[in-house]
Amino acid sequence: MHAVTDEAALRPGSEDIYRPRFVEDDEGYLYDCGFRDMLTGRGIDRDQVAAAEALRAVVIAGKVVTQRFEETLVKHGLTHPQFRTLMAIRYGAETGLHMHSIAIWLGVTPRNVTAIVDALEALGLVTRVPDPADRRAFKVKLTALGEERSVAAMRVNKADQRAVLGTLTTEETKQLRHLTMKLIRAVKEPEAAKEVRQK
Amino acid sequence: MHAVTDEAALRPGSEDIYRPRFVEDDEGYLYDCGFRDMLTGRGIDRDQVAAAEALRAVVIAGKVVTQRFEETLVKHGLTHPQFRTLMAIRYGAETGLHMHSIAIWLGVTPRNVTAIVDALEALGLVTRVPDPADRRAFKVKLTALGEERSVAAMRVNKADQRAVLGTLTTEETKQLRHLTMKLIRAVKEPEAAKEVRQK
DNA sequence: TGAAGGTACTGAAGGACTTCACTATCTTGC
DNA sequence: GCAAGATAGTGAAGTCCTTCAGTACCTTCA
Repeated sequence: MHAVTDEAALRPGSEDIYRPRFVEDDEGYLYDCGFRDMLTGRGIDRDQVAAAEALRAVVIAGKVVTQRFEETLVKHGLTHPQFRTLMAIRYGAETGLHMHSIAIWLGVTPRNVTAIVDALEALGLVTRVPDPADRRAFKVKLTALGEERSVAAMRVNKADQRAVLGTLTTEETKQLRHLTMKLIRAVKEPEAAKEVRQK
Repeated sequence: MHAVTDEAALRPGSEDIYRPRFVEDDEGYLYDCGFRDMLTGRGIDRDQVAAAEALRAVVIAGKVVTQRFEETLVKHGLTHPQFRTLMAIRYGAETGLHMHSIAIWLGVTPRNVTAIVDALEALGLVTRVPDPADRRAFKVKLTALGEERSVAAMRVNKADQRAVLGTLTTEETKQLRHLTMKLIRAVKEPEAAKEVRQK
């Protein structure tokens, strides 16, 4: 057991920089009091404050959730992208997954997958197997060790997910998925999103 | 006008790697069909699939929104962190802001703010003014050029925010803020979040 | 007043990710 | 059957961010 986290908590620069003040508005919805204070009384219209608050919350949520997962995974000798790659291979295909497919699952560039798989291969968790059907490509497969580690990591990650989403009801979780997917669609498919808006 | 984005759109590796298939479930809530397909029929319980979907959507939403903003800002010669720093200074204090305060606003480490401010100073958009009240510290202030640029960038960013949130109603925007803030609180203040859960 | 500990900032090193440029291979259409 | 163009993967270089370590300065309290 390494006491990295305990030490880190004491060290300047490592402390948790973002410390929002969670307050409920008159409808019972949470907001970050510090941020709202900064923005109010400066001639910014109400809608824009609402927009800025929501988008800021989404971006920060994505970040802190990722960091939260990373913390646990580090104890299992994995980074978050490494873990996600193992999951991609586990769930993507029994026969191994092409680098490009991993990139799509992770939502990163193929070049980045090269680096992640390099690291996983160095750890002995995956192997690159030449694809007989396409001599440019590899199938990336889990080794026995990789299988074992990914199962263990998945178990703790499952607990983390529960911890993070524990305060949300089943309905709220679905709402959250829906609203963030709407945001993603607005960015990825502006036209489709507009049509929906007009109905 | 540089045609960076047009060229990039044609180049392999630069294409949009994550291309979700947006589908509505029977309640009218959006989900990513490709991801759900990967996970179903593999002995994963329904709750965990729901959790994984929601968290994945949050993380991706944070990422794509950031990228979307970045794209526009690049045309104005600013990165997203640079822009956010300018905003922090504009809204944080008329008299200039300490590096540490900027770090808190941005939610990054003080060390990182040093680098961002270095870049902004090199661009001539801000200046470090020694703080007479604390000789360790600087007040970072906008220059006239920085003022001008930040106003212009703010205008386009406002339009971007509207574009991204355009498909959400006012109520949905508040819901989104609320749910993501709940997530942030669950990570940042696990105890407080648990209490709420028990009421 | 002066030692102990905390705070503001920065250098060095490193991780994750990106774009650009390149090789090797596959696919298509004439 | 073969040239033109697409696709799979990687090297090089650069960005943003991190942690760790170090300097200068402030604050506190005996």
